[in-house]
Amino acid sequence: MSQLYIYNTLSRTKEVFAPINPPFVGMYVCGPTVYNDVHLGNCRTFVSFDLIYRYLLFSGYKVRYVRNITDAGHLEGDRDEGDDKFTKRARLEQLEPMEIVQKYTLGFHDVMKVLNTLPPSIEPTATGHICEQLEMIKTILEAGYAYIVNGSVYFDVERFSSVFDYGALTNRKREELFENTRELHGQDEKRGRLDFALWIKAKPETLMQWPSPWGWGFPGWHIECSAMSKKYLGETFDIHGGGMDLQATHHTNEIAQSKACCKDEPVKYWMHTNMLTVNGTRMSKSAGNGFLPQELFSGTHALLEKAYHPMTVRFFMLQTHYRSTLDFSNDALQASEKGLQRLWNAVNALSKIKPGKQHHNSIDQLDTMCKAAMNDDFNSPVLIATLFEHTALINAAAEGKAELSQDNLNTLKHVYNQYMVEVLGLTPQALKTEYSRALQSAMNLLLQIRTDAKTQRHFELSDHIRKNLEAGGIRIQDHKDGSTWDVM
RNA sequence: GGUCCUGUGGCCGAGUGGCUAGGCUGAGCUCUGCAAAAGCUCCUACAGCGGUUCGAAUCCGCUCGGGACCUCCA
Repeated sequence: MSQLYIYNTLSRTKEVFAPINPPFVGMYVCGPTVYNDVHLGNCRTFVSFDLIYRYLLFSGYKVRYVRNITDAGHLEGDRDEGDDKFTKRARLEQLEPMEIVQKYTLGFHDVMKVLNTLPPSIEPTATGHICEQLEMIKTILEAGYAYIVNGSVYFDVERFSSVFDYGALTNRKREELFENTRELHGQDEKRGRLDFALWIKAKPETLMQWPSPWGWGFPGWHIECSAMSKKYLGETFDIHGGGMDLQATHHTNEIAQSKACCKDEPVKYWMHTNMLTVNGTRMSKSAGNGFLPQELFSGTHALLEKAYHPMTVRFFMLQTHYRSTLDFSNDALQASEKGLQRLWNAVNALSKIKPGKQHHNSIDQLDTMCKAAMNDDFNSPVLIATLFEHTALINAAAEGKAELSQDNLNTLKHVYNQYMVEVLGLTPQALKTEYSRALQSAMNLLLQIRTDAKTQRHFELSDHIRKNLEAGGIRIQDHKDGSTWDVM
């Protein structure tokens, strides 16, 4: 594919990507609610959109990537009453709500950084955009798609769906939607079963609240994304993304709010990333099967046999297409770790190969093939497979068992570097090449002693050195022209 | 109950109506003092049952299994 195709949830097909105002692209991704630690499932979504962001940049687009931080509101349960998540957590940890926000925002940023995701262009917070949300709610009220009850404002889904298609994103018919929702509780302030809160009246003890035309309160969960995407990307923009779990409720309601406010379809391409599962079941905090990234990097989780490098985790995620579920297991991580190592070995070997006479025409197509993979709805698994397909040849050439022309070598170096580093965002594990001078001189001495022992066929000594170093995490490998070492 | 997705070799995972993805694991060989690494070779699958087709794992139907959403969740 020479053009970029994106699977659009709205149409349920792959569509040619045509930005509204090229070369500019506006992309909004729903970020985390920072009331506790992000788990690996959350991370997967952001790694997926990082891949998408990187490839759009790589393709020459000028992308404004907006990813919000939800730091206010967000009630637990479906009743639009009770405490918000931040107030609850603040009570639990005996902190200010904004301390909770700060703590988990920093934690989120740390994890994003070690996973080598690029920071978004703008990372707006809900609390920083109360005014914009209030303005939007006012507009929706004026348009007649919302109503006020006791200081709270609710969106009138029934009224909205008499004019617009409310269930478009999930392909649901109006009747189905209204039939298949649960009963309203007797004392509920909402008129309709599907109605949702735009603004919620605060109780006196609510810790985070703001003044509004309807009294003190806080925003409903969905309105922040509508308000902030409109502010930074406009009333209509190119891409809106998030996890699939947000599709039915959050994104459906976002579309409703934006249309009620601005009439037009707010987003051209809706993109949804699939879930991370453990033993086939979705990872979620409530199910108690959530992994913290730190548990992976340190290897302290019960399901893991060892620690895994963040780049291994990233590679593991990218080996599955973003719209497929990804099942998490120790074996799968192990396979990714070895595979990634194999790719890096090939990349490193490239710099050592001397150009030969034989030219492989297949390598001329490598860049085209990599592009084709990514143009097909960001198919990173196929991209990775394409990269793997040449590792055997590269390794053979490095051992003098095959030849690669100068052109071949140039192409391979260029393509591997571009796609491994720029597109996939895999950083070479620098740890393995930068050692202290002290360690280097000690190792040089040891290797010299060992080489001498080998020359004199004192294999007990040479094997003793290798075996004991290995037990300490240093691996020695013998080659035709000497020995090398690295830290495992 | 409704909406929808999915079922690929020991494991993880792409994909197309006809030409064995790829990775990991396992076995054999080459190289090697031995290891390791690397190369080569082998193990060749598409849940089941029907149908459409010259031909289907790929399209359609049914059956069985798994999952998501419909309620806070990336």
